[in-house]
Amino acid sequence: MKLGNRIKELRESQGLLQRQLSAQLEIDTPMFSKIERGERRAKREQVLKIAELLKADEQELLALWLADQILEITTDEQQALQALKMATKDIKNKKD
Amino acid sequence: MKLGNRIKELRESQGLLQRQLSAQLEIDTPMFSKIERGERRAKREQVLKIAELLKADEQELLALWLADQILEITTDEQQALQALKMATKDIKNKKD
DNA sequence: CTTACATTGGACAAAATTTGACAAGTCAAA
DNA sequence: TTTGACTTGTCAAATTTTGTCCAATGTAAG
Repeated sequence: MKLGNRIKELRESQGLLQRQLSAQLEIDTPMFSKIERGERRAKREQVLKIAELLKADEQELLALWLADQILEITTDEQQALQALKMATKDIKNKKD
Repeated sequence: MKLGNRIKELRESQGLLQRQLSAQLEIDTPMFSKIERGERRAKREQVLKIAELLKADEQELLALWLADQILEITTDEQQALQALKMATKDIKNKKD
């Protein structure tokens, strides 16, 4: 998962342990491990906290988090691309 | 909502009542009304059934359904566009 | 080896969200 | 003013998600 990978990257580059971050997030280490590997999805609130703890760009992490969610709900490739195209257009037009 | 609007359009063009479709879907009319207005989200299974009942293109409805979901999880415009771009790229590359 | 600690896996419970039913409401046509 | 289509709000059931716990695995040092 995109977000998990990025978190791990940031965490390791700063020599931090899962234990340390999970404590700050008030979840246990297995849970954090799962988030990092994309087995579980972080809550938005947790993404913000993680960005803070890792001194990372909040916007970047949130975007990765969203991308993961989008990829989660899509199964069929063509269909997904069509949906993404529509969604993109809609967001740009800011109207339904 | 994109899917709801399309459903309503198709339903009305065929002179069908919510009552008739909801019966086939085994939900009550209020529920169907909510789906049509986007107040509630249809299940994938229901989308397929609706496509069948309305003789509509299954792929089209599923794509609209996905687009709605994507729009649901996005709040910030810029962030969303970035996420959509990443997701699109990923799907095209078929890899994480 | 064996100890110590970081990480992962799996089963289960708690919490949160979603789905639906029901009762009551609006609205329009007859 | 009754009837039928649709909508609104509230509540409970069902499903999903989030988290904990315990056990397993991995890894590096002594």
